Amino acid sequence: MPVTLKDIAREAGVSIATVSKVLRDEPETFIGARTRDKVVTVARQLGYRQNLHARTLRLGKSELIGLMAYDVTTRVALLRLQAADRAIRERGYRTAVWIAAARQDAELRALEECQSSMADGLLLIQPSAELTVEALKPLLESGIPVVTMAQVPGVDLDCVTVDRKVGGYLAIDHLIRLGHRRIAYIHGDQRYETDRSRTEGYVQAFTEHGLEVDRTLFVEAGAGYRNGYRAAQELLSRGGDQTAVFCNNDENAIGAMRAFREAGLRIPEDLAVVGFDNLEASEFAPVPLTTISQPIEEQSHLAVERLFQRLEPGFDAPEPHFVSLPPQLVIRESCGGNADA
Amino acid sequence: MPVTLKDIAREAGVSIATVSKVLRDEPETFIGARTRDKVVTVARQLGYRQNLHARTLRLGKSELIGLMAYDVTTRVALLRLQAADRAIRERGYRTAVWIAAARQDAELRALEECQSSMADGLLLIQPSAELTVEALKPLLESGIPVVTMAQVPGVDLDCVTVDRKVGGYLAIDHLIRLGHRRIAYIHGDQRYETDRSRTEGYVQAFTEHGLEVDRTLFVEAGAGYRNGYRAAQELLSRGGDQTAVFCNNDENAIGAMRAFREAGLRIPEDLAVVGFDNLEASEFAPVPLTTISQPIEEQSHLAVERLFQRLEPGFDAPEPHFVSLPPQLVIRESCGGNADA
DNA sequence: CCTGTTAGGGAAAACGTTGTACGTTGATCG
DNA sequence: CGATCAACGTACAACGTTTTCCCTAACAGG
Repeated sequence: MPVTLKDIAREAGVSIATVSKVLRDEPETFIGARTRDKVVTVARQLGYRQNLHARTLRLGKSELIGLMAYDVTTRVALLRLQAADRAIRERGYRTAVWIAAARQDAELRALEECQSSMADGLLLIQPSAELTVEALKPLLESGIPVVTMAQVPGVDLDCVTVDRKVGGYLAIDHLIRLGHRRIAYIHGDQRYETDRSRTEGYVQAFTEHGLEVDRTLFVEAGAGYRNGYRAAQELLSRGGDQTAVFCNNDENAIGAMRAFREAGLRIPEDLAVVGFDNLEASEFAPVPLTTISQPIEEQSHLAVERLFQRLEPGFDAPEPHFVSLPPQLVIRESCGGNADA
Repeated sequence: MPVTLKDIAREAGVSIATVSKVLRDEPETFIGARTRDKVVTVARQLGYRQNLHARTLRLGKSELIGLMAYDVTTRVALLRLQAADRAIRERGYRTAVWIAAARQDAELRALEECQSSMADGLLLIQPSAELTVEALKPLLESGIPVVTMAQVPGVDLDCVTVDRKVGGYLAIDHLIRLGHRRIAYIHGDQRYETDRSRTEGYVQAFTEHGLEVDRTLFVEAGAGYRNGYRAAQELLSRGGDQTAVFCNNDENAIGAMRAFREAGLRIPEDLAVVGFDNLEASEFAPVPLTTISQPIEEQSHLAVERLFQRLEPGFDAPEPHFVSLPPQLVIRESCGGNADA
């Protein structure tokens, strides 16, 4: 049903080879202006569209980059995905997006599909905790370049990430300087390096200030507003004496804010709150949120850049490289006055 | 480099055809248990992955559904995308996602790629205003089924949408019953049917109540919090006497809230606010937002279902069908007491 | 007139699958 | 003992490209 080179060739009275050459305008090949025109017009007339499968099969490369994210309802994951997608398309490649959250085994399936579709490279936007060495092994052995935006335990990949430890440190240091000593912490799934790092930053800040960490002020929360809300409720029910809360991300923080305010606490007077990510939403939170800003665009760009370096024919760097970008503290109103004031 | 049927055949000492048959376990074919085992083990050993391009080329169908959205930073678009992706994968098909926002001409490119990659169907999650008849023509002529989740002007497609007119009506009717007469309106780009419908609902409610619409209370805003904020500022600077605002979506509403509160207005005492979409964020807004809830899951499911009906070999329904799902009013706190109280 | 060159174009072989149309065996049966 | 028939495999032709290698004019130089 679809129009092929053969159809054009027949209609234009030339060979398939000629059509192919014209349509790709193959360099160093001489095709008469008359035939060239003829072919082009016929192709347009018939509504020809190149068949990518045939092309890929013949060429042995797809000019396709796989993009995988575990949960795109997490806003930062989506923003990274979008930035990466754009950067890749700007380089003339296409993208294949896998949203793993769709099903449990979706991530493994995605890896298989990645190979099956002959993707030239893979960008792990946000690997899940289930993504292990064994799962990645076949892919890596097949020699396709993989760059990740969050470390995968036990696998030594090219990695362009954000230094969440610094992020956690900045947040807690800010709170301590403001005089807080009892700082609750709504943290994420500690199986993830990205979540553990924040915790490390928390601890480091306390240690540096000669303070002791009290883990009874720690609560775990899943993604999203509601989970932050629940975690805050849990914190309240424990009756802890926290004067501040550091949240794993802005959505958690905004959710938590509601719980605290429902309990009659004023922010920042009775309780200081710090988020993480600097989403647009954080600026429009009930109380504008002091938070940690991640360089999402830069991270995505660097990751894509690295991937394309690996794609370069001559490129040969056996040892994966590791980049960790620094986040920044963004001060708004949820912690009260400026620390240095 | 990748492992092919040929490699397995050589290693297992059988023909390519046999390998293919075993691996697909082709029905009505007798292959000895011994050879079968041999083939399977060798395939596993070598880490064979089916080449989808070769398969698609041979079969003439890709078992791939295209998913296109103009701007996935709009949360509802993302949620639809995700729901559709899941539904499609549950049916054993794969998806190809195009995030058009990446570039200006991205949507047209996506349509071309859709044909080039032999997608068996296309789901327009959120077509942009630039998507015209001419752009869609080649695709439609090629005979691939297209289902849209928002009407495309001038094109008669299968469409599963949400009745935003009813949504707008519900919102405004609610406000009028609460006694509001001067209702400002932060609306979206009226080139879109989805945005115009809300306006129609607004007008209908006013008309039914025998009231007159004052369009000086209308302001346009783009997507996101910040644009809502700006629109509200504009409204304030006009010095209008509105006692309520209906917003095109929840993000706009939350952004607007901030502007109003900064201006010293209390919500809902001085100003009632209604949003649209019922995002998780709306529940955690500075003042929990009264809003219109869209049946996103249901819509996505129905759209996918329709698409697969079209894919059915025997199916023949020349006239596209049109489904419009009703949204619902969700009452929270941003408008004060219950209307019927 | 012969030779060499060059522009213009074509034939055909891959790429990795799938499916049809054929072989080959043995064993069974009339 | 020849025919029949499962049971088990194989050969080969597609699918739509790209690309290498070749052919044919035409024409210039000698």
